[in-house]
Amino acid sequence: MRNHDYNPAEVEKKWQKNWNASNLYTVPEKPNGKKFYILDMFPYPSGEGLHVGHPKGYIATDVVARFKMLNGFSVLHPMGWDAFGLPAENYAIKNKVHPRMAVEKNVARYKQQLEKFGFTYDWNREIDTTDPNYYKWTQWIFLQMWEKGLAFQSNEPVNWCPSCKTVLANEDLEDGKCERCGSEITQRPLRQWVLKMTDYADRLLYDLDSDEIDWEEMIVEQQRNWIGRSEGVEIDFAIEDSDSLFKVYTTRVDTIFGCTYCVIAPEHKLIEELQGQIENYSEVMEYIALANKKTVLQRTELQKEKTGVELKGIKAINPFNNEEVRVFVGDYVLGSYGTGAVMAVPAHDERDYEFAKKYCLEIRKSIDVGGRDMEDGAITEDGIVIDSADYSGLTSSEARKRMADWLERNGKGGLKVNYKMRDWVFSRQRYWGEPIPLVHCEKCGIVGIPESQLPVVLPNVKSYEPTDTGESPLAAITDWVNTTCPTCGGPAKRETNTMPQWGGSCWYYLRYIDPKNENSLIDADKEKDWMNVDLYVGGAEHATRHLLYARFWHKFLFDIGVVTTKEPFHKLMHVGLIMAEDGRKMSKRWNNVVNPDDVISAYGADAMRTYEAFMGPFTQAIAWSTNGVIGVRRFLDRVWRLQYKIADIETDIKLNKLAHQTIKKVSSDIENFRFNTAVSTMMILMNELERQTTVSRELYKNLLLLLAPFAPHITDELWERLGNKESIFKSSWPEYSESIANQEDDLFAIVVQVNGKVRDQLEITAGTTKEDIERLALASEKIQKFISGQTIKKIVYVEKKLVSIVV
RNA sequence: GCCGUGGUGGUGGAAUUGGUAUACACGACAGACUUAAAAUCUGUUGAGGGUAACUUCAUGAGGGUUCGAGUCCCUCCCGCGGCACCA
Repeated sequence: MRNHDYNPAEVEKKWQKNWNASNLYTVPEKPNGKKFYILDMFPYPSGEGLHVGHPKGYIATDVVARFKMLNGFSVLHPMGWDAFGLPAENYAIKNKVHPRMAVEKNVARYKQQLEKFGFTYDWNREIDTTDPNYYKWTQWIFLQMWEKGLAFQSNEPVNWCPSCKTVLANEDLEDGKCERCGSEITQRPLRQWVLKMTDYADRLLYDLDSDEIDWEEMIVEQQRNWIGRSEGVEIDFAIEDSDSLFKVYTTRVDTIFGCTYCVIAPEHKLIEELQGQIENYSEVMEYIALANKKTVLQRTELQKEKTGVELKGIKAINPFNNEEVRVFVGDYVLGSYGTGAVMAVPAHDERDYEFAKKYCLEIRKSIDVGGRDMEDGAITEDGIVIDSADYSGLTSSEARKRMADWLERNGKGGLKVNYKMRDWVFSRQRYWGEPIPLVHCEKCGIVGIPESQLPVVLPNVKSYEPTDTGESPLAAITDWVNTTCPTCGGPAKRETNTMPQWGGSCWYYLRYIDPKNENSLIDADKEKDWMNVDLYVGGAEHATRHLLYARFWHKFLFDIGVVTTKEPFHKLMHVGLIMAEDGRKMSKRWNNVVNPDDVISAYGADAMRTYEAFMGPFTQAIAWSTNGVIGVRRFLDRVWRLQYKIADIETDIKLNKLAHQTIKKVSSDIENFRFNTAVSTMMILMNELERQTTVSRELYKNLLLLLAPFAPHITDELWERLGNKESIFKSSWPEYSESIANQEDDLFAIVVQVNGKVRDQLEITAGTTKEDIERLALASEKIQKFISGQTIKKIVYVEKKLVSIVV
């Protein structure tokens, strides 16, 4: 037992009740004055419940939200649930219940846990992506994309997870494995719905630099890498004795006089086209069959030896020198990037070099980098072009320009931009997702469901089990599948694929602004009032998934006039992970998970909130420390006890100065996400106040206000004990005076250095001249010890800081 | 390999424009209170040397610029994250 009367459980319960009763968090429809939209990445409510790492970001946004409230902003700080997806579905399969049951149970548990923290969420705006009233609009957006030709069907080979039994997007792969279950992914041709995200590649890239975006460099860089823009040229290579040709893509056209062969991907359509001309067709087909059997991992990840088979009887013509070159099929060339074919320049490309060595192909140098030769491998840097007809003697970059010009003038190719990012494979063969709102009509073809008939509600099925057929479990519900065409009224079949996990989260931030609108996705005026999101906080793992997808959808919504901002999220901060006390990730597997419920019942929500703010830089991964929570709890205990020292006295001048400095520092630290130093600054003020026998009411008030965003319950309680009738959050953030914060002290310390080393410290009275200070410094006994008998070369004086003597 | 980011006590971490390195907190040690413990409070705590005044050395390593470098420049080493057979 502690020997004082601070009981967090009691205080926290009381104030949570009070705040709810007084609708403290109810956000006005229209902002009163300045608005601030602050958003957390909404959670997927899993069966595990929260561990102490999850709320770290929510605590940060709550600190900022309360800070902004106190500064007079209308703050929108909502919360909801991203509840479609595999875990709920797998739970349903295992327990033979509807996934809805799992979602409801988990949402209730999450909500109960979150409520203990006293977050400022306006629960009137809660949303759930699996609610038909919500996914109606997810389907609506899909239909708009489909109408604009941005959603299309494809039969190309796609990533297939044999364990989840569904297709995956490139973004869902991790090292060639399923991000969810770790199974190796295979390529399988299947009918799919694909969103043409590549149409937006340039805007997704360039707008990262626009004023609307103020993100951490790390996340911006990840998106740039993922989009992977590259500038090069496409070149037509004609086939000898044939009308066929194939295009190659290269960023190093300056090396083309060193091209000694070409390689095409196993998927390349040329092979079928030239079937009659390829002398070793069966050998080639064998090679392709072998390549197709490889998983994504085997084909891309391993630094394996390069293999290939020559297309015998086929010669390609290099348009620059009309030379015949041999053509190979090799699986080191990717069918899905560029043109699926490359010109090989073994002298200046490492992969081509390796391949040429293996198959004894000619290696011809066409770039000189100053004498160095290719004994150890290819020369891949830029240099001076040699043995390249008229281009010889040019620099690489100049040659690239002129060669591209030549290609364009002669109709043999030209400049071309390529992206690593692919279109988004948007359909899944699973049950628990938004149905794609289309029907296949025998007469009319593919028909969109009219807006008036949305949502297409997910039907109940007997079994949620996925199938191996590439069809979703919905395909088995014939009652549902067989429908009538909205256009002609004739028989039609519903699309049975569902949307991926990431669909609903692409636009949820808009719905919070107008959650109950039945007539449109969002009211235009409200959108203008509240968008865009001023601050967005969540995990860095979403850099190339959710954050990319949401930007893509937002830009589309901008194009069709639903939103007025080009970007959805202005400032973005990523939360650093909280590791377990043993330094590993928190996981059931290691049995090192700390449950926030336990921490809160032992030390209080305020202590936990303040600790997570204090533990270190926000974006950094840091290990949990229960002792750290105890330390912060001691701090709160002392703030509590300080109430008994309050007296109606004049505020001491020195303390007042410290208080103003603290206000200034805490304000700027909150704005800049430096919560750790904000807390330590308050601790310093607290330590100072504790040394006093009495503390002025004004100082205490200010301390409570500064602490309120971090520890809202205890501060509101103490605020009330000061005699205030209204919540501390109805009050306003203390202002600081620059002149008080920077007030000159009567005495200040000056450091005296000799040759850069600190040798003495002088107490100087305000107003002393530079000359006098220098004289005092030289006169000091300690200094004399170091300078006597030596010549003084120079004296540097830094105002109010130091005197540096050079001997 | 390319890109980004970081390296400071026993631990988490502080440090405006280059200006007293190690704030704040944890842990540890000693003391007060207590029958005792917990809680609380007080003091000490970068490392080495010295009874002490004091002094030397320390911000991943090595150089450089400067009166003065955790901070700026060069060359390395290591950790973390992203991309990667992307032509």
